[in-house]
Amino acid sequence: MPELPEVETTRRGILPHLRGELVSNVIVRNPAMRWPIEKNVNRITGMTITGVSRRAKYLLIECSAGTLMLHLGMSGSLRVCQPDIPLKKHDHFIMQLKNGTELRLHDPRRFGAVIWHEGAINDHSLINHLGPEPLDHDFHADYLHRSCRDRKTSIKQHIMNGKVVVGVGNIYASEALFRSGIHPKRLAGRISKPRLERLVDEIKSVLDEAINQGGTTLRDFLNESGQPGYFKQRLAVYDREKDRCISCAGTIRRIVISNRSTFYCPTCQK
DNA sequence: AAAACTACCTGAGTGC
DNA sequence: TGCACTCAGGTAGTTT
Repeated sequence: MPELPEVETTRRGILPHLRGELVSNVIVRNPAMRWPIEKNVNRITGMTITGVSRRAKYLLIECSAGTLMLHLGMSGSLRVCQPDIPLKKHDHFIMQLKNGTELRLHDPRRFGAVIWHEGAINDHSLINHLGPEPLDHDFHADYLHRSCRDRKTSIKQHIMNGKVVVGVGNIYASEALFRSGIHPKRLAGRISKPRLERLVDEIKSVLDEAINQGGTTLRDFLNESGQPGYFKQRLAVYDREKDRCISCAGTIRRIVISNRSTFYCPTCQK
């Protein structure tokens, strides 16, 4: 479900509820996530949360002696609420705070993850191979151009590859390519530098705008208060097969690239 | 090394 | 109503 804007929206939403609070208990209702939730997540009990950060699509709940890493997978969402709100079927993990509120991880498909890590986060094997953050200064045209060199994969797969750049998922890959006028199947190694420059700019701006709109709710993404995001109204191509292109009034097409739906305008994107 | 493919899981929607 | 089938926002791990 969530790409970078949805994870960042969640981070900003939960941060004021968690920062400075003491963890009184954790409850694992169903440990069968992408990897089994280990018993060591209990170590956060009694600790004070110092911050909530994000690396790629991982949310990092930071304490002085370790970090609780959360991933929302395809269908995960977090909710901060009072304990008397009825639990949902797929509320698999709960972190209770001494102030009486609790954080609930809801994830029907269970592709998400809950991991306790002590030590530097960049040492973790799920983090240490990742490319730059798309909104950071080290993701720039020179870098993307170099990374594309001699690559025989499609540009869409390339920008969705976390070793190249993190956080660009299936929605925003299609959107950024539309904004850049680049056909999603074009080989990464066969795109001129000026066009990649444009692509870098459009990746940054589409993610930035989506964050400002609270993310995209297609089916079930909700923020920490249970509210949807509003970027869906601004999607130019994603999930708009057979609709009119907002730029040329042609017809949006759906194709499949490595088993993922891909939307583009055949007139505007070459 | 890079590219292609598999696997994990539930639920909503469609067509018969 | 029920069954069979497709599709969905991710990504580690395996195979080619």
